[in-house]
Amino acid sequence: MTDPELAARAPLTKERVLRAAIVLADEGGIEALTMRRLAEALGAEAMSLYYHVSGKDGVLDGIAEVVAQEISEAAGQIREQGSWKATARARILAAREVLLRHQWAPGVLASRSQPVPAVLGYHDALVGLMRAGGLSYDLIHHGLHALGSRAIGFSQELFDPGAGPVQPDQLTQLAAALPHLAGMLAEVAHDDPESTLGWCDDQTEFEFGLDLILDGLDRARVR
Amino acid sequence: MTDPELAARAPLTKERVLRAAIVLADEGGIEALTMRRLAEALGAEAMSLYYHVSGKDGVLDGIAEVVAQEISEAAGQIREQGSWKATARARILAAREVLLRHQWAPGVLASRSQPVPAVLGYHDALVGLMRAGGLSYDLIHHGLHALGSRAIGFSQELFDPGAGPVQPDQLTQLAAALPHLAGMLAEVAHDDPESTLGWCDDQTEFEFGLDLILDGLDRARVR
DNA sequence: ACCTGAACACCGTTCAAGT
DNA sequence: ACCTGAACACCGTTCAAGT
Repeated sequence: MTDPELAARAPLTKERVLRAAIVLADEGGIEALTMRRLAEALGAEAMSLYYHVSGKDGVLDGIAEVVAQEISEAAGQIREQGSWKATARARILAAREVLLRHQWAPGVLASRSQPVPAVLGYHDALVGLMRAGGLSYDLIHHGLHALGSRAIGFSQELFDPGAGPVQPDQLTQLAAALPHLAGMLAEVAHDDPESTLGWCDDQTEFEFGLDLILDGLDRARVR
Repeated sequence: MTDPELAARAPLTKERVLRAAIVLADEGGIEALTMRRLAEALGAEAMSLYYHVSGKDGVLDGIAEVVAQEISEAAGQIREQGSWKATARARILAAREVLLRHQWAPGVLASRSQPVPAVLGYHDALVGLMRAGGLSYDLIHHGLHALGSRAIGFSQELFDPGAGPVQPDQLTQLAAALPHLAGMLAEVAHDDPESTLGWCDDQTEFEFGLDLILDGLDRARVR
């Protein structure tokens, strides 16, 4: 108790372990999160973690739940808008802001063998919102699947064509093998030459896809 | 040459290595694909692989390209339908059939630091199809982002509410904490009590989401 | 040209032991 | 109750060596 060596480090708790794990994943991606590095970040040995969490899967379950709670809370701050669609849109964009700070989250959530409680809670609120907006349970069910991870603000891209601005000489090379893609790129890049993000703005594209789905669901609603 | 010991195993080639890697990933998931197990499946030592591929990332790049080619070829078999939308739909569903045999593919494709050539080729054809259908390059660009991994037949789900049929007693438990989800489940499960897949049919849900996006894009087209 | 063995720096985890 | 050291079965990879 009075020994400075023992008092030097706060005792481990499950909460401290999970918070440190999230910091590691945020900063170095999910592959930076190892039991050994996590322990080191906490000033402990790897084996000490096992007293507070049930192995690495326990850590992943835990951080999934913490982030899902954060998403739920952010969405909960959104007040009712003029329509179910506007409210759902605002809630999902609020969720996305959280997710942008935890980009590893969709993969971890999808990899859990048991449903993550706070994710269910988030979707429960979404179902309630859509039901109150006049959508049938059947349509809502299809809608949740159609949204998939987009419901929490994430859309999986297969390649990043906007890794950098397209150079004219790259375009001519591209045109031979991929004429349609090159044609599209040339025009889209020309329309927005100022874009510092390259020619794709993630946020704009996310909102476009989200609106496409929400609009489609609203149109399918029986009025 | 006449020594049976030496003749016992076909020499390694990049193609054989990649084919074996795909079999491993198909059968045991992407985490079953390790350099050591891959070598073992080929009757060689782990270090021998490095002569044919540039490490594990080279294997991942390689299998990503092979599967993307398979997807491209499957889509290429589809002949023109009555509209761009019908053709795109049929091509994407053909891609999905390939993907269902290689469920690890979306994750691997998304994890590549360089674009996978055959994925670009597949998207190039899709762009051409949409352009011929009267969509502007700008709309096509948004459309590709809106589709994301759905363009090759994959939709990321955050949880699998259809892991099994919902039991009545589970529903009452659920209803307390998640009233809206429970209400939806009760109705959807009731509507289709025969479903052996639980209450969610992946294929149906995939097609619903796909049509929502394709219909939305077609509607946004200037006619 | 093609393949390998030994070795290194990592993983997650078990188990017996410390305080 | 809480933490640790040694050890085990795995990883990917480098490097020098074999044929």
